[in-house]
Amino acid sequence: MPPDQKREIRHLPLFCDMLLASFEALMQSAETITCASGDRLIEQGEPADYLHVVLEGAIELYARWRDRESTMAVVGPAGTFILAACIRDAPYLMSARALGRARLVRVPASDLRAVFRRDPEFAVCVIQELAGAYRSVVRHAKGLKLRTSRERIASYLLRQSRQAGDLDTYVLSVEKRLLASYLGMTPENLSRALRSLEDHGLKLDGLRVTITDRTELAAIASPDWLIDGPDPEGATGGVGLPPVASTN
Amino acid sequence: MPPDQKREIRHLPLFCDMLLASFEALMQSAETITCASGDRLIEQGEPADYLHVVLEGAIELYARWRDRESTMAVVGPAGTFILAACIRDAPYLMSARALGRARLVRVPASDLRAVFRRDPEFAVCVIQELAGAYRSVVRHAKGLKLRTSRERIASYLLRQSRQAGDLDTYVLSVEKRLLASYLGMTPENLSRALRSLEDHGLKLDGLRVTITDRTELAAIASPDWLIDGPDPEGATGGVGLPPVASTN
DNA sequence: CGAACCCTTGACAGAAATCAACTAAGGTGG
DNA sequence: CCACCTTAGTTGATTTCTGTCAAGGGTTCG
Repeated sequence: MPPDQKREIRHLPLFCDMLLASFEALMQSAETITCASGDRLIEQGEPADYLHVVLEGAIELYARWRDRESTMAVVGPAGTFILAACIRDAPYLMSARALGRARLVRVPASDLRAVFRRDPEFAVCVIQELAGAYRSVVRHAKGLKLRTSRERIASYLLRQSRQAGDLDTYVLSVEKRLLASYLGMTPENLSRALRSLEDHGLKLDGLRVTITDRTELAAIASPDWLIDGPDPEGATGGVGLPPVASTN
Repeated sequence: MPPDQKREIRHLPLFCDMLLASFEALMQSAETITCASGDRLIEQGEPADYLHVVLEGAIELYARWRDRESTMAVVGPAGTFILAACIRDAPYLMSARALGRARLVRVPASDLRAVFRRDPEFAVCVIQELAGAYRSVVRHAKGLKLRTSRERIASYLLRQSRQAGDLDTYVLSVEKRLLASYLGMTPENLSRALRSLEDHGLKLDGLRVTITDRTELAAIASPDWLIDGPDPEGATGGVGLPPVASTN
């Protein structure tokens, strides 16, 4: 692996505190891969062979059952996925596919397990990462169980606005089809729900979102620290990727 | 703390591998508490002061938003809760209350954080616990997003049957009201859904469940390893407590 | 240029929440 | 021991919400 790439990985939160020797050991067997849009990286049910770390691009984590599919999260740069499966040496609970061109590192699960047993600093980083991921999913589950779909969308839009730096106008970072799946509804339903919000402080033009009345939207969404998150605690979080500010 | 109680705790999966010195340090400031049915132990939004470990009884973890409430999990003996919040030093995402008489240990979060930094064996146990808890919530979320409420109940009933040792007849370990909330529906809806399953391999008498046609029920539920779990990976799991076999 | 694919809209069917009433069981206090 | 109260559970009627099916417009990509 080229040294500049190693340096890039070394700076990620998961790897920056560990001993240099441990890091080198991990990188020994790690490999960088690039993939095109739609490429499947892992499939649910497979044994956990590799920990994946995203360097560039976005990866969708989704689950399937019978003939239904649902996206569980989108992981962006510096994010990791299926850490838990690797640690437990258990089958993946989710599948993963690239949403566009992406670049990532794969670290063999067995090495991972060996290293965090020997390097306490790394163990602490793993703990932090897992704790963050856990809280992310709990938040997601809370949103699903406590809010209606309209409330979920409204919250999502406000959350994205905040992540964009409290801008009133920004561009969604994912297609609506995926957003619908993430929020637990059909695309048709999302479409209608968005439309219904246009009388309540929202304006839409394709993927460009404009919040015209924050108060009214917030009245519907009731943004909540304990669901929407203060800030993404784990990089393996919601349908993230800081949204793009609208240049128009 | 009495020595026999310490021994009991020492045998729990989270604490059994750590150094004796670390264990003693933790127990130094730990306290055992007992509580009665309905007692609130923690409230969502509060700062994470203590890690809780259940010794006896059952604790309900639930979330609130606006005026709605939903059960997220039930933790039984040997289970822990809000580990992640303690580690992140972040506010609790869920509240907890006792479902009956319960006995548990509280370990100050600051001690916890200090100890797993010094004791690698303990760190590994924490990692295992967190990874299991993460996978539990992911399973829960998958069930919510991919299955209809009828399918969720059917799966739940089969799951409980398996946990009871593949018995055809057993008794639900929680009241239906709570079960409904856990499965993401109203009590009325649960009642109706259960009734509708009585034509499809199920017989009910109060809390006593009898599976009369496993095949037919399974056709509805499509039990799935990746949702229903091979076995409870973390004690902090679904609405657990191995169900009681029906003695009648 | 055509073939996918995303998004939207409408009409409909199905699922679930809500409102209300009623039963049954358990606990309390007289 | 019984009357009373509370609460879980059920059932019915109704409304609201959501998924499904189908069609059409727009865009991208080969």
